[in-house]
Amino acid sequence: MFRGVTQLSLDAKSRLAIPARYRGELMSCCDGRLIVTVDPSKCLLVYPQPAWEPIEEKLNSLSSFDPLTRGLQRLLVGNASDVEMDGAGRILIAAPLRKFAGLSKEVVLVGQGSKLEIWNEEQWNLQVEDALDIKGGDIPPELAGFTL
Amino acid sequence: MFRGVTQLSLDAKSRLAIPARYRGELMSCCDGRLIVTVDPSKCLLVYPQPAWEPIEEKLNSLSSFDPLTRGLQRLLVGNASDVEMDGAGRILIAAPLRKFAGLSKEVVLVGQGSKLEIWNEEQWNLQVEDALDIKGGDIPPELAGFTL
DNA sequence: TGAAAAGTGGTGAAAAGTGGGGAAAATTTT
DNA sequence: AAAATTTTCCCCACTTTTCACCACTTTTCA
Repeated sequence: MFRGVTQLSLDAKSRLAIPARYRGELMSCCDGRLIVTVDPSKCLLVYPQPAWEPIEEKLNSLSSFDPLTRGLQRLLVGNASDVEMDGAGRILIAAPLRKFAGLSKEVVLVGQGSKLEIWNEEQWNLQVEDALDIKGGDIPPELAGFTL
Repeated sequence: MFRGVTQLSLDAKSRLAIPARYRGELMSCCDGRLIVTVDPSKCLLVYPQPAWEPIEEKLNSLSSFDPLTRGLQRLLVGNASDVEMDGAGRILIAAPLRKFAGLSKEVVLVGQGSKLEIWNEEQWNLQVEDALDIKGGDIPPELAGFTL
């Protein structure tokens, strides 16, 4: 399970060094083969390949006639890119993905359980601020009895 | 169960010495492995690892499409950091967490049952004042029949 | 008052981050 | 079609940071 934020930088060749604490798990679960795709929140998602497959299958099994669903299929499957870690534990971020998430040099890598997220630094800070802004009336039912 | 307020200080390397009275329990329940994450109230939460796991699982099982839920997942899981007590019973507070909670040298550690909270000293004092400021109309139904 | 435990700070080795160079492949031009 | 130029990608080496361990000071309790 991946957790925690890491501040890192894309180098001149658009390579991203995966933090060392994740490498062992990524090598053992899928030999360093990852899928990078986009998220509607304008960040990138990084899945170990085995974790991605069922998601893609699920997406493809949904109705092609609902516009929202169709949009999601195009967004997620359409932008998915296969990458592999190099000897130094880095992955290459393709230009279209970099552009989509507005990534410049400084980026933030966020562990989210079975996947990782890559954020433009300012976007991530905004995201955190928004999450802190919880108003009483907005709490969804599934969170009602939730205790930290 | 953790109780009580302790005033302590982060050293130059951002290490926090866990009070000796908690160490025994922390070593026996999880061999000193803890999870530190953020709380929406701008303090940090410290869980023994076994106590954290079900919370993370619950969070990850919720819908990825509700924005508030997604924000909480990102906030809590995204900021969670695995730490281990060193030989002297200290844990390292990662820079992003320190920044989030506005921790400088002097901090307050608060026992809260199964978890601990780490506060910036002034924030904690404000929190205490706020808690004293109870107005009759604000009492939620679940507290209605509550007796100290 | 002494001994033991807790608090505090420092140091060095190992690992992680970062950048560059060179070979192979692909593409384009003559 | 061949050759040359460009681009991609793999590997190596250097620099920086991290963290585990050690030592000293202070406090507490018998």
